[in-house]
Order: sequence, then structure tokens, then C-alpha cells
Amino acid sequence: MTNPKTASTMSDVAKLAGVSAMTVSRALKPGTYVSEATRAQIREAADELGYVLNSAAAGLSSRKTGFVAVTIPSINNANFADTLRGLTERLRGSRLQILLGYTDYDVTREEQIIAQFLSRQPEAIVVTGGAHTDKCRRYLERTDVPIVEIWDLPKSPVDRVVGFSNAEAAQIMVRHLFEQGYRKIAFLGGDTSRDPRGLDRRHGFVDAMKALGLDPSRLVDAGTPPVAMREGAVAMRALLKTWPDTEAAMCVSDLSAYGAITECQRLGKSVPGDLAIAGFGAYDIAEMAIPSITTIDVSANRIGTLAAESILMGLDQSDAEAVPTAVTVTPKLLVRESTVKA
Amino acid sequence: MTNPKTASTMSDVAKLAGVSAMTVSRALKPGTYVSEATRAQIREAADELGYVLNSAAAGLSSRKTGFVAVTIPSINNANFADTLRGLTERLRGSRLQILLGYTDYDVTREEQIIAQFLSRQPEAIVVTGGAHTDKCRRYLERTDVPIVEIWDLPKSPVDRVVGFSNAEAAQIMVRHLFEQGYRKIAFLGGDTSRDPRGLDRRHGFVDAMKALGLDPSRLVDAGTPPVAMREGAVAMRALLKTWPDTEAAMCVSDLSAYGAITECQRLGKSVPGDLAIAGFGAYDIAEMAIPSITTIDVSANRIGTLAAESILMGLDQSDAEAVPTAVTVTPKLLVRESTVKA
DNA sequence: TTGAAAGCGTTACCAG
DNA sequence: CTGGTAACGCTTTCAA
Repeated sequence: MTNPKTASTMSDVAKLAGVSAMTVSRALKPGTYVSEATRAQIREAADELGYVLNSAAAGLSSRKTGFVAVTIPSINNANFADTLRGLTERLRGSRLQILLGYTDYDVTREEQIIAQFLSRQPEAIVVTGGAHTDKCRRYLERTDVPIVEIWDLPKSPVDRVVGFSNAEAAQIMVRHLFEQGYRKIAFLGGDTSRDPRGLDRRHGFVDAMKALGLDPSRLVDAGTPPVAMREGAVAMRALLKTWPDTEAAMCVSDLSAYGAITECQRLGKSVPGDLAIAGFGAYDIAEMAIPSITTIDVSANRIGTLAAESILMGLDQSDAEAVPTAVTVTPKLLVRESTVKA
Repeated sequence: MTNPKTASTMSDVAKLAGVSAMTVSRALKPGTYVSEATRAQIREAADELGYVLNSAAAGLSSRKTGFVAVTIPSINNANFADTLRGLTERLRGSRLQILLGYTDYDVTREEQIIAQFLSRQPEAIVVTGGAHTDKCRRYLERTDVPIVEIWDLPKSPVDRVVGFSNAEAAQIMVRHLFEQGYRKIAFLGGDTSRDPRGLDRRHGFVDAMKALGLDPSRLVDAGTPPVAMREGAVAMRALLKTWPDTEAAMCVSDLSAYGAITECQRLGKSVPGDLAIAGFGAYDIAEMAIPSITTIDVSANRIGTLAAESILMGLDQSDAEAVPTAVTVTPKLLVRESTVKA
């Protein structure tokens, strides 16, 4: 077996196939002018040597790295995973590959990650959210590759945007609860700038409550993101202690809503009999839980697809000017058992 | 503001700082001999130009790309996310950066991803599991960077391994159920080669049942991975139809276990009163669910940490020979309410 | 502590 | 359809 100390290069393949390196380069790319005979020969030579293209060299020369850099706050979050899936699937078949980083809901980590990314010369950058450190924002502004901010509608976007208004989504939920007859409504979570989307939902809650002439002060903190089931349970306990007469609770996510529901059940309170509970994000758990959880579906997957399309559109062309600056998706209310009295 | 058509390079910085490119290169790396005066000057020049290092060029020249390629079956899986977190955190501070790919539990996708990865010249490759297509295996064998197969103990590893025996882990659970007095025990899921780890758990179940002189034939399929809550619910329905007298059910994961539990509840069966249910993986839901779910904690995070350490050990040194070939973690049984009668 | 020259492996560009 | 030459932006290596 051939096991050379150093990996083989194009000129090795060229030598073996009896052609020039340039011809090898062309033969290995689809849609180029090389006779089928020589192409076959080159393929064989490449196979024999176990040749693999060096993308770094290719990128250096062509100034196209094939990277799309993407940051998300957290892996292991069904919503962001869906977005990533949408991105990946839409990008599949193109020459683009995702370079992923997760920020742990920390703008400082985001800044570091973006700095790392930049040195890889990505052809586009997708960042979750519109909140960045000043330095990070400068990084993004300086670059001349397209930037797509997703999952939000920033006041002053860096470049392109694919997202929705978290505040409006929360308002939809408040209205639903109001229509179901609930008046004493609380909001759990969204109490930190580390999760600007959660914060926006809380703001949306407050605004909607005010608009309906209701008291918007039943706000319970849930601590540092990621806010998961446990945090929801703890917040629910706090809520019941402070405002025992609460009729409905909106949670910053389905996970915290589930935690809140289990806490109620442990305390012998029925949901929605004694207390209605709503979530956010259309996670699996919201469908399977007993009771099933009323939630908002934000089309996470579609956000990814649209971001990918924004990138693909006018990447190799110069129709970059024609790419829409902002694309919005529409959050959809899913009414389930947890907020509807029998 | 400086906004040159083409991004600035080291020689641009060098020119502005009045030194050679080589000195810039050194000044920008920590731990090199450059006088503080010139270093400061260079930093300033770099800042002014908004200079970013081109890692592709650096890697081409130094033959060190700084990439560690990692494949996992699925993002949005708390177990693999934990492993990735372990990897990332242990690698932080080193010059290594993760290049992530997810295979969707498909060895053919894995093959494509590995091929893509190879052309990025990673300095190490981490793959989940030991099942690969022949071609993929050849790819991995040809490379002379370290390969780490994780989450499994393959019969014939490509190179290094960090994992545990899924079969043994399943046996631990069977023994627990046996000790609790259950005899008619079923296994849900693990019915496809797309998830070799699930398959191993099923095999471990069968072996353990036989060893105890019990009937190992209560096996219910759960379909194509990822096997989530819904699949668990469907499988439970099938189980109760085929073997209504089942006393305990082991599920391939906590998610399917939760789905199975909710299905029981919908059918008016009490867990564990009428039927005990166990999961796998120590997901959050297993702790929060009512009843809480007995499960196996496989130290997913530690797998990542150990894989990272294996890579770091002897990467820049030549003590690569001293790196242990196989490292195992020990799955731990967590006994909860779902399998213990009151 | 600094600099000059020579690649690293590929592709753009221009010839033929 | 194929080949030669000159970059791409950096680091290695050797000198000073």
C-alpha cells in the first residue's frame, strides 16, 4: 500500500497521469473543459495516490474559502438546531460549508468567535441576534462579506436580517390568554440581556398587558440562560409565593413552561384548572406533555432556509444589490390544553 | 474610515509600521522575540488597517490548520451536545478550533462529510461511533492525523477510542429491573443499524435477559433515528397491544421513555404502578418528569473532555506514541421513581 | 531582535 | 482542450 510520508499534491497526480497540474485542477472540478479520456486517467491517478484537494491552498488562490460562518447561542436547543438544519440543507449541493460556533449566550464569547471566524475568510456570516459588543460590531461592519442577523429584528442591523419580532410574538400570546378569560397574567423569564430575544418577549408582554389595561408587574426572573426545565420550576415556585392568585403564566420557552407545569403538579395545582401555562418555541415537549402546552411556533427551520437563500443569492454573481435587506417570518400561535379550560 | 477594496495583508501592516512582513508575523504571535517597542508599533498599524490574519495562508505555510474535525449524529441531542461542550471547553485556549459536521445517523452522509473535512486538512478527527462505510474507513485509515472514535468501543478501531460499552450499560439496567422484581421486561427501540449504539443497547438487553433466564423476545421497533418522544409513545402503544402483561419497559433513550410514559398516562396506566419504564442518557426530562425517570448517565461531557485531551496530548510533540489507544468511561445507573414501586 | 528568500498547494490568466 | 507562469498571504529557514 502506498503510504508516503507526505500527502500527495496535484503535481504528484499530474506526474502520474502524464499531464500538467493545471489539467488536474480542471479535471477535478465539475463543469470544466477536459476531455473525458484524460479526466478518467487523472481520476485513476488521484485514486491511486489517495489524493485529497487542499482547500486552504485552493481558497488562497481563488479567494473563495467555501465557508459560511454561523453563530448560535447554544447547541442542544431544538429551535436553533432547526435553524441550523434549514441552513445546512439549503446550502447542501452548493460549494458552501458551515463553520459553526456557539456563544453560550455571551456577547464576549461571540466577539472571540467572530474574530476567529474572520481569519478563516468566510464568504458570509450568520449571527443569531442583533446584540453585539462594540468591537464585534466593528468587526462585522468592516468585513465586506454579507452578514445576516437572524432570530430578531435589530433596530439598526449590520447588514441583512432574517427574523421576527419576539415582542409581537409575545403579544399574540397575551391576547390569546386574554381571550380565554385570564386577567392576572404573569411572565416567567426573559430577565437578562444575555438573552435579548427573551427580553424582547418580556417587553412585548408588558406592552400588551398595558394595552389591555391589565397589570404587567407579575414578572418573575428565571436567571442566566439557557433557561431550561429546572429554571421554569423554580420560577413557578417563586411566582406562586409572591402572587398566589395568578391565573395564567407565560414562560419564555416551552422548556421552562414544562418545568413550571411539573412544579404545579408537585404542589397539587391543576393546569389549566388552577393556573394556565403557556410556552414558546414549539418544542417537542409542548406537544407530548400532559397537558399539552400552548405555544408559539416561530418557524425556526425556515429562518435557516431563508438565511441560506439570502447568502446564495448573488454570491458568485454581482446581483448582491438585489438581495432583500430584511426578511420576516410569521410566528404562529398553537393553542393546546394548557391554556384552555375544559 | 479606511475601506480598501481588498483586505489588508501583512505586508501592508509591515509597510505602515516600517518593518518587514516577517517581523509582523512574529509580533502577532505570542511568545516570540520582538522588542516591545516594535510590537506596539505593529499592533497599532494592524489596528488602523483592521488587519486580520489569513489562517488559510498561515496554515498552508506552516502545515498547521488549527482544525479539529468532529462528526456527531445529530445536533439538538443533549448527549452529543454535552460531548461537544466537553471537547470545546477542553480545546479552548489551545490553537485548535472545531469543524463540526452532523451525519443525521447516516453513514453515507458521514462519508461525504469526512471527505469534505479531509480537504480542510484537520489536525485530528473525532467521529461518533465505529461504524463507517468502507470508503469512509479507508479515508480515515489513510490520513496520518489522529482519529478518535467516541461513544462506542468498536471491535476494530481505526485508531484511538474514547467510549463505553452500550451493551454493558443496558445490562446494568436489566439487572436493576430484575432486582426490583420485574421479570416480563421489554425493550423499545434500537432496531436499526443507523443507530449502532441503540442497537448495542438492544443486544445488551437480550444478552442480559438470557443470562437471567428471562424471555428476551419483547422487542419493539421504534423506527428511524432520531428516536424522540413521539416514537416512544408509538412504540409503547405497540408494546401494550402485543404484550399487555409486560411489567417493565426499557427505552433506548430518555426521550422515548418520556413519550412512552405519557402514552401510558393517556391510556390510564400508572407508571410504575402498572408498568415500570426506564430510559437512557440522563437527559433533563428524566429528572423533571413526573414520575422521574430511572436512567443511565454515560458521562457524555467527559467523553468530550477525554477526546480533547487525547488530541492535545502529543500534538505538537512527538510523544504521540505515548497516547493511550482506548479510554473508557463508566456508565452510571440513576435510580428514580419510574422503576421503583412505592 | 530583525530581514530576505524560498516555498506551501492551488487557481487565474494568458498562450497555444 | 491543455500547459506555463505568476500570484494568493503566510511561515520556515537561514543570515545578519
